[in-house]
Amino acid sequence: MLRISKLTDYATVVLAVLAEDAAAPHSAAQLADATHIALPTVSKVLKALQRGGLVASTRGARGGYQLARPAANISAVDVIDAMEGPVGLTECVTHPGSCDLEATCRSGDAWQRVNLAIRRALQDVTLLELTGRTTTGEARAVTAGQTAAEFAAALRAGTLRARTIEGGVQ
Amino acid sequence: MLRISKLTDYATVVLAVLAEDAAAPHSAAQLADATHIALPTVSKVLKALQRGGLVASTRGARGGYQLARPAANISAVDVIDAMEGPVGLTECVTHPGSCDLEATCRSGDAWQRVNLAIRRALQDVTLLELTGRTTTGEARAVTAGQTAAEFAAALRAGTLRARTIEGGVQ
DNA sequence: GCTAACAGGACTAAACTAGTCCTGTATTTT
DNA sequence: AAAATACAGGACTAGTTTAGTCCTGTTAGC
Repeated sequence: MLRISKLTDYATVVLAVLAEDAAAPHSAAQLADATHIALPTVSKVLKALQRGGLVASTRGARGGYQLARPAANISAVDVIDAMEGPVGLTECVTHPGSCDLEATCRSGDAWQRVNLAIRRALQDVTLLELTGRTTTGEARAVTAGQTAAEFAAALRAGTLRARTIEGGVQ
Repeated sequence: MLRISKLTDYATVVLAVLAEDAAAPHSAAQLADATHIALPTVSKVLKALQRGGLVASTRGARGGYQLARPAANISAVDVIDAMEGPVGLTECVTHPGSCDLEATCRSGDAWQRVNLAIRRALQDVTLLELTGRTTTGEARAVTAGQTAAEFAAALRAGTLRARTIEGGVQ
């Protein structure tokens, strides 16, 4: 289900490196080296992040890229929006009128609500958490009875460990 | 950002019709007629839903499709999983080892957590809500300060209206 | 003025999506 | 038994998207 593009994934890896040493600018070549992603690709990612306002660039010799603001103020939504554009879950979210079914379709509203729910969830995950440096909490099993609200709180607190996902939630 | 496929969207429209009259089986042709989606496409969608266990089929004359269980017990995740497979947000969620960066990449964990957060959010939206029949609540503006937890509660209660999304959450 | 480094866009190959169609099988009706 | 209805499964095509590369221009430092 629901996939983010590979480039978006790369973006978080690159941003993680930038977050680690936020003081100095890093050239695309340096970042390519640090992340083991091909230079042209890193370059493409950085340009998108720059346009999205997540990194600041300085040209010329000794130039490079830096985070535009503290890692704690950059959320997963920001990264996805910068890399993939503010596209919605369905066509009708972003381009009303483009779907022939709008008259008969009664589920459009709902997808928009789901869309918002997802954005909210993504907004609560900061780059700081994406880099893994705040996940020091105890591993905690996800029980079937846990509500979304509890989960969101746990996610924010960093008490969930990834491996509990495997095999699916259902 | 994050898109569901058109077919998944169709699936909810088709399921909505099935939910409306859960007693009798509906043929693919009937459903195509009711939804204004082309027959071969409806057919494809229904086959996927059948494999996913969301609808039950009966062959032969007077056969057709019915919901396999009450609409309240079918969530958005179920629909997405049935239509698009249990693919994760990133490659490494579903196919560990397929990514060259796993050694250096420290954000994999986090995407998996985000993935889980999204699954949770989607799990709390039932087909009943997707059909729009439970969204009778008062429209309510989404303020910037609203937490994910509050949002999830509001979503469940159906007090959020879709149009509040437009222009983005940020 | 030479070199380092970003900016912007063009381009290609591969993968995925949407949509259609065909052949087969099960069930009911006549 | 035959005919009609309806699902099952898979093959196939066209179009779009994604990933990745490359080239040309511009800006800043030494």
